[in-house]
Amino acid sequence: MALASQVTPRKTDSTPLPRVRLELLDVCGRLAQALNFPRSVGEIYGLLYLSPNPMSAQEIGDAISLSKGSISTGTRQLLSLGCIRKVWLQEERKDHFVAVLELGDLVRSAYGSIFKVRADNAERRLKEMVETLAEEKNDLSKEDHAIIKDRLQRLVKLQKRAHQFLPIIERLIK
Amino acid sequence: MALASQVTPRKTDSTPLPRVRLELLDVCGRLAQALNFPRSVGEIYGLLYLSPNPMSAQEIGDAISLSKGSISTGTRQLLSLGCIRKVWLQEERKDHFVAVLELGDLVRSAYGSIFKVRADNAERRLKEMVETLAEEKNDLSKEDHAIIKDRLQRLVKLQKRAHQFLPIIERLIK
DNA sequence: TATTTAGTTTAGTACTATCTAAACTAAGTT
DNA sequence: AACTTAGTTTAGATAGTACTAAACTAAATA
Repeated sequence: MALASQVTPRKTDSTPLPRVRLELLDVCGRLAQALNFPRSVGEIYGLLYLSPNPMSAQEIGDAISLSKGSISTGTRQLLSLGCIRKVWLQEERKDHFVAVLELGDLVRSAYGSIFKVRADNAERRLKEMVETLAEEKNDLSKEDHAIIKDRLQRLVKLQKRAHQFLPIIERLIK
Repeated sequence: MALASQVTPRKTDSTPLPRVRLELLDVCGRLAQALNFPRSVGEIYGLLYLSPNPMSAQEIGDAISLSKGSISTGTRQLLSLGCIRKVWLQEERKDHFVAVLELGDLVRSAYGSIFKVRADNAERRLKEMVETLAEEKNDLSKEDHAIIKDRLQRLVKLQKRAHQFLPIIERLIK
């Protein structure tokens, strides 16, 4: 074992977290749940976001009592989402993690990769339905056909409306 | 049993659903899941949305093979959300349901009751964190305090930014 | 080369959510 | 009053998710 690590006795940092950090951790945990992510993933991010120093998996586990395995998968998810980064510390073997602070960027990319995809998908499926209805015209009574057509038309209108938002939203978040 | 119901032999309507309807049903099911509702709730709505006639629980169950119980709870949820309405048909004992077609209204009320509440909540919690940090100032090293303060400040900025959206969004969806 | 350490993957557990079936309630019919 | 029917509520089955512990892989140190 290197002497240095004894001289600067590696902060195991068993000092409990300050309350501010616990609060953010909690908020992020809840947010994650609302977005259908594991709560623990949000907690890791919240922990890192207010951490003055990069944290190792070990330290994360100590702070929010999570198993090695969960931290491994949780950090992987956050990395792939671009929410955290790995940093290599001088003379350290362990990976260390820091939060990406530019949340605006994250929101932007989330918009592009999630929201927009959803919107496009919905549009495509609605188009398909209109086509399907046309194909099935003969199988339906005239009245039923008219009713269904009318209701699909309502959806198309709604869709168009929503579509007008997109550029506005895009401009707002840029 | 009333003669009338034999003369107009109550369409048990075991005719399978047209494909358009199956497609919408599927889309709504997925949408529901994305919004953290049971898939079946979305399906019921999707079924009713393209139904030419009000449907009884029985008919709903036949169409998407769901138990009485699930239909009972599912319709209750949809009613409380304002997504469907009950209609009483002439000389019928059973409840019948129709979809509320004005989805715009639904979006609007969802905005008010969910989105806005969330935003307000987030704002409150962030304020609390800022206060907590102030209280804990002495427990933290000068550097750590500065770092945390800075990062909370970033969140406050982001929040302010988001806050500017609200009135714009409100205007858009009205 | 043997040992320690960091991190990943897997197997299994615990918990939660949604569904069904059946018991129950209430109201209308005979 | 007894029976049927519609709908609600409950108890239990099932499936999916998120976690832990432990087996495993790979790399650094002795």
